[in-house]
Amino acid sequence: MEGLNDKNKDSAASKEKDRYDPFEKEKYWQDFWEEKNIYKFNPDSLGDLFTIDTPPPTVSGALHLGHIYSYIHAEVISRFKRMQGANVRYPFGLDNNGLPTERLVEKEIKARAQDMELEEFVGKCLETTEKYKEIYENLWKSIGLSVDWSAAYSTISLEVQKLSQSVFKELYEKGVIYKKNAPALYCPECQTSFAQAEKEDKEKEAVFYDLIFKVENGDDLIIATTRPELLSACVAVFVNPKDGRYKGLKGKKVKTPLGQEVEILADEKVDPEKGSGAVMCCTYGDETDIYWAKIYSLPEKIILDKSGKLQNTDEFLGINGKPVYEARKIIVEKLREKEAVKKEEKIVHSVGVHERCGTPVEFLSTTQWFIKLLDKKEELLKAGKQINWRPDYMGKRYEEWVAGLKWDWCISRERFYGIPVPVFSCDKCGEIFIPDESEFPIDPKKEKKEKQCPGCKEGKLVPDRNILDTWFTSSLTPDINNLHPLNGKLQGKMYPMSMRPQAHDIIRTWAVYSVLMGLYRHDAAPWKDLMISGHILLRKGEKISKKTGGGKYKPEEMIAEHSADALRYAMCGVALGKDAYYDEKEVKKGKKLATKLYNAGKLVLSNVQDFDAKEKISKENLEAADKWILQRSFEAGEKMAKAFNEYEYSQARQIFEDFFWQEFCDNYLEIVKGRLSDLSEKGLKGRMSAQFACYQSFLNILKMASPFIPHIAEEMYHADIIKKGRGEEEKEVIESKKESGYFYKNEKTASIHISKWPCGNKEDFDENIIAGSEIALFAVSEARKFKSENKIKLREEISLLAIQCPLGKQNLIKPFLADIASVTKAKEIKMEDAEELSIEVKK
RNA sequence: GGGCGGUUAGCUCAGUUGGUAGAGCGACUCGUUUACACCGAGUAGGCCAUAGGUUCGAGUCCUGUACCGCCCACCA
Repeated sequence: MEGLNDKNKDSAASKEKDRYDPFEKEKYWQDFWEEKNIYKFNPDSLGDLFTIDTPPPTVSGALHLGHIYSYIHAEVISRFKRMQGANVRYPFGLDNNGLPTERLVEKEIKARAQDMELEEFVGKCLETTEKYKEIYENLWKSIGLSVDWSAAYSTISLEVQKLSQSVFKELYEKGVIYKKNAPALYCPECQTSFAQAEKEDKEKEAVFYDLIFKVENGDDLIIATTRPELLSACVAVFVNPKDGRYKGLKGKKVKTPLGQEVEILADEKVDPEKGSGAVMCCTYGDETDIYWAKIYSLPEKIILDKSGKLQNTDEFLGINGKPVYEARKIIVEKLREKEAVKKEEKIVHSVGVHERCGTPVEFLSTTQWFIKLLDKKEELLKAGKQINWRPDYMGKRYEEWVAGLKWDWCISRERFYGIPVPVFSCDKCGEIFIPDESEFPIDPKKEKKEKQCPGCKEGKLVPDRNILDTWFTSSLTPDINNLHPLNGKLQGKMYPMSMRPQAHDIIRTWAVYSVLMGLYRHDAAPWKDLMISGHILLRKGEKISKKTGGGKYKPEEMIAEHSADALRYAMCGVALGKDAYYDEKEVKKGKKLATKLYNAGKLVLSNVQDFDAKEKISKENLEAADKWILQRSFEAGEKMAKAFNEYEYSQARQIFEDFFWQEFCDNYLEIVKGRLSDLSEKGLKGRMSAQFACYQSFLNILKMASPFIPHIAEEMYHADIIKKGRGEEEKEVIESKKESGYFYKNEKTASIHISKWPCGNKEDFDENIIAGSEIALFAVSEARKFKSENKIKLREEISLLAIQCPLGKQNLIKPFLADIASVTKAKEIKMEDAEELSIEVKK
């Protein structure tokens, strides 16, 4: 037994396999596409514009499979549109500034921005983003994105900075951007304010402390809190007006355990069920505190500084200068000593955190720049309805978010590396001064010359030291694309864009802000279609993020192991918008498909060498089976086109796979093999018919495969069969080269990726052929089943195949009989009248 | 608490406008001297989560329920 295995292994190894090697060829074709400018946007070319608002990946860490997943979805669409004759503009961008980039740089250089000179830090940022630019580009090229790299942009480029600052000025002058001192979401870790959209929730353990407050009449009033360190900032105590327990307390004074006296107020927002039903209001523990402070004109007692440390509290507490968590421990100790803690209960509750770093949110009163968002809710909702959301239910997420907005968009960040807020203000009269556009991009804090206030002529202009939220700039990508200098005569005329691809997690940020910018600047939504992708998950509920880097599944490694085509194919297996679990088996399936395409191509090519593809075989001279496969190939192309136009790439993939693998390979090629190898005079006509059909339908297959697996499709398009070896050793192998290959020579299009999508002629469509083919395939399948059940080898002959068929259908099947006999190896094939279709096989 | 998805073969998922349940992987049985063993032929395996309703007919449409996931709200 062992000996036999060894023998098999040996013979397999000795057989030199003619196999497709993607690792060698993918790079080869990527270089070819670049050399030939296959994907370059030409503003002068005809064809409907199809412009893609590619997401510029944020430089914040390594790209992971999640990126590959959603980018491939748009990529596949772009290839399809190009082949449909659209003038596709598929650019690339890089979002390489702002907080996310800073955090990456801080991590890489193991130092914090605030601990070094600004110049030095910005230098490090530029260095790092340059490095990542190359890493990102290489990855995108290695997966075969068909983008026009010449239309690339970077959000830190001078042009984009200039645009951002111009937009800032424009919107300020429109009265849409304003400056305000108000409590805002603040991250003590990043030391900046941030927007509602960047807040997320996290479950955290906490202790619920019941503290004893003393009412002026001497009664105890229990206040439950998770934040005793804010006690010094307590400005009021609230109870619910309907709460019977606290009737009559309203308006009375109460003393905190630290001794300050505050008033007891009543408000509906207090939940009587929660804690003791009485709550302290501090500066500022949460959003309700801000609300109450405003409604009841409560004083501000600011005890948190910008680094999240306490200040201005009573000296005896000893918490000044301590971070929140430390201060909490200390103060709890003190309160226990005073016997002011009645109960402590461990709980788990959700806390708002900054999504960039996971630090619990604070609310700090600072002066910030805002864009009016709340005023625009109605219009945002209206614009949302005008966009084609794919899948459509994603539009609901947008609506939900917009409807739930509570803050205007805070666009200033007290950070270092980004686009500066282009503003000076007078230190005397406070007037705001924005330089002329011709001075953009400008960094106010770097301006050496001291300027006098043009307003009061007394004060001097002080630079605004903030930078803009990175979303401010990235929400302008439709404009950045539209205004690109390489757009030629279309520059400035490409708004709105055709399509924005993005993942669902940034609907509330990127999509919402982009629509807002569109409304303010163009009075229109920035695109016709929004294509929303899901996420790749590793296990149930586990997202791959840049933080974890995708764990062991790094895209570079996946490509190196399985090939770009294989990974691309796998990424197109799950419906648009759905989250998918990463499954290596799917990738292997992609690789197998490429191999299958290669092998089928080899069969086709080796049988059409003597066939002149310019020769059009007229319909009358085509065999039924050949008509069948041709029709079906065009039909598959049409069905795929329909799916692609709805951005349903996974449906398109399924249609392709079924047609190619089952119909073309397993059925058609097996059926037609006999005719292809019949070199006799008699078989000439049937052979030519088969050659014509093989050529056409396989060309269609290559085209249909090309959006998903562009490398192998190009490979086969440029392939020829050559003979290798001599005498008995001689065999046919595939060789492919740029500007060579059987299909290339006949079709005369430089690349399969700019060839025309298969589109059949309606008049050529013959329903009888399809009906006949169904019966034929049934007969073949029955014969195969018979052989399998009777343990007869497939290539062995059978004596009889009888097709029992209703009279009316016999004419449909007749033209297929010879081919059926050939594939089933039936010595005799006959037709019998019957009520119902059935097949009888004899050994 | 609200919104949105999902629940189909052992696993991962397709199922277009209602008309006899599909694929891949896995299992099992067969089959390699010429496209492919990274393959082919075949077999087994499903009350389509659940309860109702509409219909001649429901995996598909409607309503309720359960469970899973995502997003939002809650954060004293």
